[in-house]
Amino acid sequence: MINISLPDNSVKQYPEGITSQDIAKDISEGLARNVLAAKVNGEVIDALQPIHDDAEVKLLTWDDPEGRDAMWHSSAHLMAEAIEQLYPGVKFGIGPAIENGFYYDIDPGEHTITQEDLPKIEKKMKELAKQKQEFVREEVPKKQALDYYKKKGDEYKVELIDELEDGTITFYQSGDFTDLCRGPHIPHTGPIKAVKLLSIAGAYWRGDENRKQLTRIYGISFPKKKQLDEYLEMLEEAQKRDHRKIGKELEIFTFSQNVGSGLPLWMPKGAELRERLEQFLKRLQREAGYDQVITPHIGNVNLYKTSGHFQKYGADSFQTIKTPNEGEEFMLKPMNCPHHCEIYKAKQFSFRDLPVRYAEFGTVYRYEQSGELHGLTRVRGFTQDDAHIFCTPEQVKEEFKGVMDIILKIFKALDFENFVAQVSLRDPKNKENYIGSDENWERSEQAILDITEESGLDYVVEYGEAAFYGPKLDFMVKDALGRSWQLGTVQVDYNLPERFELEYTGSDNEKHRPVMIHRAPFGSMERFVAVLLEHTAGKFPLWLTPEQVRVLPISEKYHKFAEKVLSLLQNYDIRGQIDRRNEKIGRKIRDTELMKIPYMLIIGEKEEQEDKVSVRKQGEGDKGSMSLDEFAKEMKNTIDNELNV
RNA sequence: GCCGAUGUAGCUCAGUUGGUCAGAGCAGCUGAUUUGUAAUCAGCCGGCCGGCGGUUCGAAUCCGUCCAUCGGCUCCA
Repeated sequence: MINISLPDNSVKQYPEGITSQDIAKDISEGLARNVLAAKVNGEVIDALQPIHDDAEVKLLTWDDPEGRDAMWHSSAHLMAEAIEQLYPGVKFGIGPAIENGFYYDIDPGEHTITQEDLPKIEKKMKELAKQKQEFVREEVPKKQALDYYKKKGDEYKVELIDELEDGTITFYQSGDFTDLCRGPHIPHTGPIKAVKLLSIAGAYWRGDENRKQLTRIYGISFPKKKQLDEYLEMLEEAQKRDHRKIGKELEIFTFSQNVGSGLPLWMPKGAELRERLEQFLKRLQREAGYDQVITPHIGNVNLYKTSGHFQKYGADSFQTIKTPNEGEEFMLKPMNCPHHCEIYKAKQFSFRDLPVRYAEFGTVYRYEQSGELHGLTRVRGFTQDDAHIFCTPEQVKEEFKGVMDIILKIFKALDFENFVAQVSLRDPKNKENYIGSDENWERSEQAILDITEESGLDYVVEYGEAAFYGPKLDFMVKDALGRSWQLGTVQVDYNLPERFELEYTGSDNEKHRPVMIHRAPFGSMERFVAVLLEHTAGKFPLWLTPEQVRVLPISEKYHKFAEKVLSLLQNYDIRGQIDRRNEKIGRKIRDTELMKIPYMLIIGEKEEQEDKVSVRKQGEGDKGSMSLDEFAKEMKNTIDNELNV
């Protein structure tokens, strides 16, 4: 007998070799039906795998992320099985579970698989799922595994196995399909009740663009049809919120092929919105002791050679431009930091002057590959809410905290309630991709880790995600639909100060090197506005929205009164317009609702006589009538509250 | 950049196998209506069917190429 301890701290005795599935059965039939995998001593294994020693066991169901992973991973196998049956001879790459669902990379060989084939594959999957095919785990020697795939002619699997150590190779078999796989898998295909293949796309074998491009099919599956329906509904909602769609509808921005792809044009309402965001941040920065600076859009190529940007990115960026007579070379500014370093160098600093904080809404230009451009989130010209803090090593912590304060205030004012911090460190295996000494890197990485830990924020650590000159702390926010976006970023940098030979005089009367902190709370104005559009579905907070109120006269007769109403609102700094069109009130309301303008003031004979306004709130309907003064004060209050962060 | 898909009026989309196929709705303009909480009616304007080449008696429709957009991959200071 062995002792099995469960998450509720109970310990039960079972015969040696019992499976998690049987433990579940012992607890309840219902649980046994729902168990997808198990975590045994911290390791996720099949529910059908025997347990030989005393262990801590957690049964995993759909409610556990690891349970869902097992389900989706098994779904990928199921899809492969279906594909193999429908298209004999296809070869398989890898088929993992991902954040939302699964995919499988396949080499279709002589077949072509297109979007139209997906329903067919789906149907086959459902058929196979109903057979409740058991996922049978088998450990095989490396040679046998290689022979199997060599015989089958699947060079991708052969390559994968070649890199594995002998003795660790496991195969899983379900129905007629056998796959090299680490597992874990769900007990059988039965729980895959609802499945949807979502898209098909090309993907390089092993992510290497020099290697063959395989066909990747994405899908998702659920144990209940209803969950799939809900998920598909959520996808539809996400599509409705696509910033490219509502950004166009609300006249926030546009693109023109005549200007160039990836170069956004901000329309008046978008510019108004952006201006508000900038003013808001400028206020916070003023309060935090920042100084505003301004730098040009191009800079001598030598500047970026000094910073290292040219060596690192020059080959892939926009070509340099030259002066006609002297032949001097300039680059479109890809980063603001070198310019800010030069501003720092223009003056002498004592330790008493530090920290120095230079802020600029700096527009930068980067050549992004054509296939990578995407709405406002990935563009070739964008404005960073950039700032560089030059401080003493002792001040780093305090300054870093100040930056985090600003970021958190912004998230609060804009209703981003869910976010996690991501500490991005360099890839320890590829140190040559980064500039600067090991010592500097270790110092800055440790600083970021310490500060993040002390802040008490939730955070994850990612290796290989650092900037080439220093580690980063990025803020990933979750929007209203639960999708993650990377927004604000803070970076500690010991390297650029060295490259630019920045100095300050210490209390010892010696020259010292300052530390630089790069930070951008919004990230870029373009990207931030895109995320904001999707997060709010265009219903911006009152303080931010370009048009806060629209006055809707019942007919022309009340235009005079409407003007009086509007000018009173303007005295309160409330932004609005009058709908003077010769339309019925229903029409004016509809159009105003669709433009997501938060308040409508309907005025007609009654309102004019009583000197009141009828208030209608976007998305909520008629709120009854009140005096204009009362309305304006209430609005002002709401706005002040929103901004009081 | 790579793979695949798409590209018809300002917007959303119809246009079967190449032959009155250049259309609709919305928007816009003009006029009528002077309106009470999500679309008043009528008339009109508007397109070199993404660009360029080709096949054909004839191309929005077939082929090639370039550009752009979309879905991914790779990349992201």
